[in-house]
Amino acid sequence: MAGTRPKKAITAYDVADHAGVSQSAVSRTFTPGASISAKTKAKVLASAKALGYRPNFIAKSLITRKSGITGVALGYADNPFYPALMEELMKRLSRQGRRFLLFNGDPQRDSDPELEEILRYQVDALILMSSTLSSHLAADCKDAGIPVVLINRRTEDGSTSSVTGDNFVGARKIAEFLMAGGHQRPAFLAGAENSSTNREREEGFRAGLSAAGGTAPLRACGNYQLEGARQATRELLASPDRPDAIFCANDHMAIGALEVARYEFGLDVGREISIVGFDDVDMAAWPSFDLTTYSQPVNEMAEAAMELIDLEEKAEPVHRRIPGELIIRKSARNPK
Amino acid sequence: MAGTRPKKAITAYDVADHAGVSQSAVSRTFTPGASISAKTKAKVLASAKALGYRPNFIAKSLITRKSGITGVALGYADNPFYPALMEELMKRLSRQGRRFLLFNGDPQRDSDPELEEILRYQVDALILMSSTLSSHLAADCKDAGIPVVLINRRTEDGSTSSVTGDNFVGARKIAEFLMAGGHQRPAFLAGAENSSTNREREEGFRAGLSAAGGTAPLRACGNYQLEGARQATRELLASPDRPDAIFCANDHMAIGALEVARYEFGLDVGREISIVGFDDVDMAAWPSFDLTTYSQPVNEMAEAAMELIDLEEKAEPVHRRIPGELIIRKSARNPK
DNA sequence: CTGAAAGCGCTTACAG
DNA sequence: CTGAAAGCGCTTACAG
Repeated sequence: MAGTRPKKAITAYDVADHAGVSQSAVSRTFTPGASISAKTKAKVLASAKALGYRPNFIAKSLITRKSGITGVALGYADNPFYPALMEELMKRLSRQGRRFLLFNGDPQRDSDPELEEILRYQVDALILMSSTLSSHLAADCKDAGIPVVLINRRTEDGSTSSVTGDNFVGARKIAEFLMAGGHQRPAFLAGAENSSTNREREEGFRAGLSAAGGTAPLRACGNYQLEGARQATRELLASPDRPDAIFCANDHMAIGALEVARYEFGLDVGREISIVGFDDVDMAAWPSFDLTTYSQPVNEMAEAAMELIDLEEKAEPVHRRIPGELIIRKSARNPK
Repeated sequence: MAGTRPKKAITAYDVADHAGVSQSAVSRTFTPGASISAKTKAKVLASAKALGYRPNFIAKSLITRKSGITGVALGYADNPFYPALMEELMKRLSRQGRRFLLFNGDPQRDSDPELEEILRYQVDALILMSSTLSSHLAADCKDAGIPVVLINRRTEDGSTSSVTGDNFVGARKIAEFLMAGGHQRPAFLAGAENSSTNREREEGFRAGLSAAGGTAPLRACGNYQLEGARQATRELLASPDRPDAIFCANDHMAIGALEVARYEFGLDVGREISIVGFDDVDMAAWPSFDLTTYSQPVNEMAEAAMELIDLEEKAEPVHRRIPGELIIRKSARNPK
């Protein structure tokens, strides 16, 4: 071969020779809880240090069939909810000494090809943030004993474990809050039409509206994109029956909507029009937005995801709903 | 459907048996460019499909000593510059069929322990975003033939390859712009004191100021944190000789500063006080901020990083400066 | 083009 | 507690 092969690494055998022990002893030194005397261990450690030995996890993985790697699919990184969630996940995984193999769970196309790849790395678990996987692949994971958990999304048939916020309840509470505030023409600014989260939020919103004697909401779709949300807001606000409240399927879109209302239509947000989001991302609390929203606590969601992936060989999928709460700020008119 | 499938992973031997060929033939089928007849390959592929075979990358890595994994250290995920950069990197790595092992490059403490770990996974390369590594570890990487590139940071001695924006020049241009706009009392809101990026930006700013006959800037430190930036801004604006312009070491802090000026001090940003950032993150263009800044193009920086890690066994470290440009918006008073 | 065989760097029964 | 040995699932000379 013309290419340069990395130079030979220092192996457990080199250390064993140097320390005058067997290779097994070297292995045991680096295996917590293995049966080895303090004296032997000390010798090995000294030799390892002298030689700059670093146990090869790849070789270990081959035998133990556990790579210590968790695959994580990230969808929309521009929505700050996901980087925040990712960070919480990373902290917890790090703490357990697990690694984090990130891959692009492109939500537009079928992301399976890349997911297939990931399985070849013998990941111990798969966490999907705003991505989904085909039933075929889900079955493969099950066969391989790889726990899978979806965060902020569910599959149609509920066959894969999930951690979600309380979308239906949260959206219903938002509807009640808006109706109590005397709003007449509520609108719903939708995310991706095929997303379970969007569907649940819309259903909760409609349920809350009709329970409070309201009409069906106006509707526009922003597809979870910032520009999409802006465009949808323009449509809504330019229409003859302009809404007096817009519930956006997430904070990311709500911020886009708020800016359009304020800077393009000159509306006093919170007085002339009410805008509400969902997630309570950090940015929602910034004075520029001061967004009324419903929280999805990323730390609790990450924690729950960690618990679910540890329930390794569970027979049945588990669905965890993490409760949130209505966060009242200034972007929507409050009930009197 | 087939009957009960064994939990044991199916290996190349199983496929070989099924196809009536040798295990070598199976391996060659999945090795692009390997010497194998179309007929044999077809047989193997059919058997592989029938059995649901998936080559084990871990085993492959053990032999080839290439894992196909690039380690990426992420520092401050709350600064949107980093998620944006990460996404660009991920896209490119994905396209090359490489994986992305993310780890927490905690910038506060010495992040080496976790970095040490990462090397055991035989990563092919290391990309550090706003993290640094000890000279000891850098030497280890060199010995192991693992390319390392720093993004948006340099080491003191320049011994590790890097990709950075043009910090000095950009900051100098900002100083010139501010001086041309008639500002009398400029201030610098610093990031982490020990960061090369912060230092370069401060030096460029001071150089530009004095070249234009200005005074040394007032100064406060926000440590790259949002809350730190807010606090620093409060100090600056409450001081008897309140600055009339604040250059913040990055957009993230500039946004915090802008909000404090506008919402806490009631200042008309862009008229009563000028606030300038650095990076040109997406958010800087939002109407709520409309931030004058200097761009660091994440796509070009990611591209450059990819090129540097491909220069595998280079003898000398390479330092790439990616030029940016002054982005004039409304948060600072313009020259007449 | 093809197969038998060695070996990548470890873990883990198995004996002692 | 310790070591010799088998083997994890592949790639890759080597011979045919």
